[in-house]
Amino acid sequence: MRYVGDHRRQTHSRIVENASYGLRQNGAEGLSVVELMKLAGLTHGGFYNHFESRAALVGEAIAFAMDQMVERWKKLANRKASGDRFETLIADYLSSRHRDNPRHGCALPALAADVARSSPSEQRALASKLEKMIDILVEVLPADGPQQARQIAAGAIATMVGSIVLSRAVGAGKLSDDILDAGRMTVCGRPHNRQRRTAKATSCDKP
Amino acid sequence: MRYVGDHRRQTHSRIVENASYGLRQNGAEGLSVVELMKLAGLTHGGFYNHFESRAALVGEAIAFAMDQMVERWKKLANRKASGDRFETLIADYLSSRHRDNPRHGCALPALAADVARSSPSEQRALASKLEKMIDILVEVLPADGPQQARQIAAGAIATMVGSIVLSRAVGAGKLSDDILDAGRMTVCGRPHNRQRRTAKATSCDKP
DNA sequence: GTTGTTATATGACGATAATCATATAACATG
DNA sequence: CATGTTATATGATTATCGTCATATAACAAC
Repeated sequence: MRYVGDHRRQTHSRIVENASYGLRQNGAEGLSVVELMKLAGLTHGGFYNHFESRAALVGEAIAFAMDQMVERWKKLANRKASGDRFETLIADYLSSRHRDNPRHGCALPALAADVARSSPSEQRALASKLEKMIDILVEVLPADGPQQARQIAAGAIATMVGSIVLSRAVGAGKLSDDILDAGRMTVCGRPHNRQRRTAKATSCDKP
Repeated sequence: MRYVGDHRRQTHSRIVENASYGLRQNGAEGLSVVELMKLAGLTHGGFYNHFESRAALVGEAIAFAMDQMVERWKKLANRKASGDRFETLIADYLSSRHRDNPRHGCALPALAADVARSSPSEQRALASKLEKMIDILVEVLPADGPQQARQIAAGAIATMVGSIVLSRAVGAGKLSDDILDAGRMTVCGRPHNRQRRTAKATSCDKP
């Protein structure tokens, strides 16, 4: 080899990383190949030496973002006492800082809707990353049975993703802030879900 | 007038309605003007007699979808006894039927991420429709103070939106079903959020 | 049927998209 | 420094986009 071994790999990574930020901000279809390469300080020419297609880059960029989120959660959790970890992760996710910075935020509020319309292989890739996020949340969750913990964790992520999506979609203002508060309360507040419904069981009250 | 008065209006509505279904399925940028008009059985020619721009149609299509959801909730609630209404709306929203039919489903899981990147006026329009959804949920919510009820309702919608987005994004399979279950449990189940955390207060435990 | 008006269709414009072929420039080795 | 290889750039191709100008067709009134 003439070029030092990881030169190509480094460039590849740089494209992926910058694309990951750009796509989280503009959506999966929001940047052209020319723009995507410009983010890495390159022109569009060598693109197909690095990726088989534009879709392949999008996939790598999403995976990168998900890995970044997992790493962030691990670090955040390790800095806190065991009892505070869950609330710390939730507060970090449901912050105005996260809402206002999609570039460096979680891929799910920004790109999951696009993945829902993407290929099955892309969806499987996202699923495996999401499982990792669930695993981390299960670990920091105060007890419960392992079966319930998984459900709680998945529900918490759904609430957080929906809260960020909506708080961004309604634009800056009181409603946006209220949605973040409501998400926090839903995930780890107690005021509701405490009172019991008196009505007969529905599919909501399943085991 | 030569043409009977509402001919134009009817066509306009037909375009909006079909576009609303198509865009919920393919995303806000997922259909061209040509395709959008074809959905209404027309060619692209007369488009700019009906709409100022493509974005204007997208806005109307989203508003149509949100109104449709509000109407659906109203009808669904009126068919049920007072105590069952909340669970009925949640079960309807967090169903595999809804997950598998974005065309006729809520606009929020399908298009909110796009609106988050859209114009402030588009975001304000969505916000006012979302307030209506919150209002309905508040009405069918078993008591609590009005302040808390609003927060519970907003949190419930966030959870539901996130659950549908994620359950679609991971593709068909166990995880997708689990996410719907987790969303239902988060919104109206009791098993978690019942046990109290022992750790010191965090931003999650705010008043 | 003719006329005046409105609704829709045909076709074109310039811009931009993804992709690919080929040329240039950067590099480690001899 | 020369050489062979790899990385990146230039430029072209084909397609499709939103938009608009203009032509045709549908209609109600005369």
